[in-house]
Amino acid sequence: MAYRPTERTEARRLEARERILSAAIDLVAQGGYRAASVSAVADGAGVATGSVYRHFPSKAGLFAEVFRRASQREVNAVVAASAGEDNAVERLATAIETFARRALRGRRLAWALLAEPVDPAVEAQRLRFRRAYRDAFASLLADGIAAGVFPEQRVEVAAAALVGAIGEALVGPLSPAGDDVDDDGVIDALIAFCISSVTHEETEHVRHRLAA
Amino acid sequence: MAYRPTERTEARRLEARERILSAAIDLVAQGGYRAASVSAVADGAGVATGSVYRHFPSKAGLFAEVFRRASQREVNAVVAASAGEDNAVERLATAIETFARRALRGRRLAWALLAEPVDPAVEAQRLRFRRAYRDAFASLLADGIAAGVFPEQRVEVAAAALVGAIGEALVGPLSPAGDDVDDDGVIDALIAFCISSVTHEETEHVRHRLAA
DNA sequence: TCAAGCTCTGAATCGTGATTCACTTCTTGG
DNA sequence: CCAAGAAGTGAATCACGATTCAGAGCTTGA
Repeated sequence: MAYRPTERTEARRLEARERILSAAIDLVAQGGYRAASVSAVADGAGVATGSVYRHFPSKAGLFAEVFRRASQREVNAVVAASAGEDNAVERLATAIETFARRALRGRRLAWALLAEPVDPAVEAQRLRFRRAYRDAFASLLADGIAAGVFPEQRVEVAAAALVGAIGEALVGPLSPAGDDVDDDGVIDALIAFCISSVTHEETEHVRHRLAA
Repeated sequence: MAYRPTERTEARRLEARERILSAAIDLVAQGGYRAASVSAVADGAGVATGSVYRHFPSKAGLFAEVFRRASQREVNAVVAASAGEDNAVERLATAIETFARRALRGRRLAWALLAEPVDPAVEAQRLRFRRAYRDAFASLLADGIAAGVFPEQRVEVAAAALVGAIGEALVGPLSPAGDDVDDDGVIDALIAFCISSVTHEETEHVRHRLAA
């Protein structure tokens, strides 16, 4: 035997892998998932089409990783921003604002992560993304309830609803070319909406309705 | 010349068209968009594959119509249910409940309408669907604000957020095989969440935040 | 430097499902 | 009943992009 993989070749391998991932993210951020064909990714990374398959088992596998990373980054940013010592309302507001501001910068990427049609395998990754957000919000809510700032409620449902509310409110301004929408105004309204949704004590009407 | 289309043949044409649409809806309601290939639709309608193209310009054209109809039906049901003379809160609650109950029956169809990956041309139809819901909610909110039941707020944003909140809260229980989730409980929590979100006056925290 | 064995290449292949079209079957007015 | 056309058929074609693979080019330890 004569050839044996070594540290240097391994480093080169990883570097190529990173270049491929990076090219894929760029393409998604720029033109969405549809624009990111395997050969376009290969071109962007400066490798041959076939080489992509030396690093990833399939296109779906590649983009699952792409989505995993991009999602992780988003969720981490939100969690980090809202981790301060402030009270629960403030933390929730910060989480929403961070979510929304990051999405409105990088709209195309946000749209890909939140709503663009993708392969089932990649879709699975998206569900994990939404779940990660849901868990983050659920945790904030639970803290707030424990602290007596929020009333008792179905934390799982409320968290899911928050994710949906934020996502949908953003995808509107997100999918068209953004017209000249007032980003700050949308964000403020969204924060007000979300804080209210989890803050309010039962009203007469709701109580009546739930009893029925 | 000898042959000339007549009333009878026209009727037959329309009937075939309806059978194709109906088969397509059934397939979507049963297995989602992915299960609805053109030949499966043709089989279901009892015609040849090629005949589908005698009635629709393309698969996308067919399914745009399918989605248009299905969406229309859903939105109509919600609008009709919430059209009563009750006050705005009750009307909103009814709208949400109708939306949710119909989605939870026919989960597969609801998922297709709300979230399943589809052709861009069909996706456009979906956006119209969401917009129709948004408009319906926006109208309810505007009425409520005029009546002094809801505080002033950005109706467009709130309406979008409501649609997103409901959709996301449902797609959770919707996409897995529904386990043994407590539908009524989810619906109640959802109603409470939504009513609160649009009912609440600005809190100290929100006011402070918006001023900043 | 060399043989062994790895990696890279990108054109050819493959799979999938929409779409077409030459042909058959039906309808109609005369 | 007939010829002119229209509608219906479904096997063949096409489009498209993911995936493969035979050969070229590198790396390595001896």
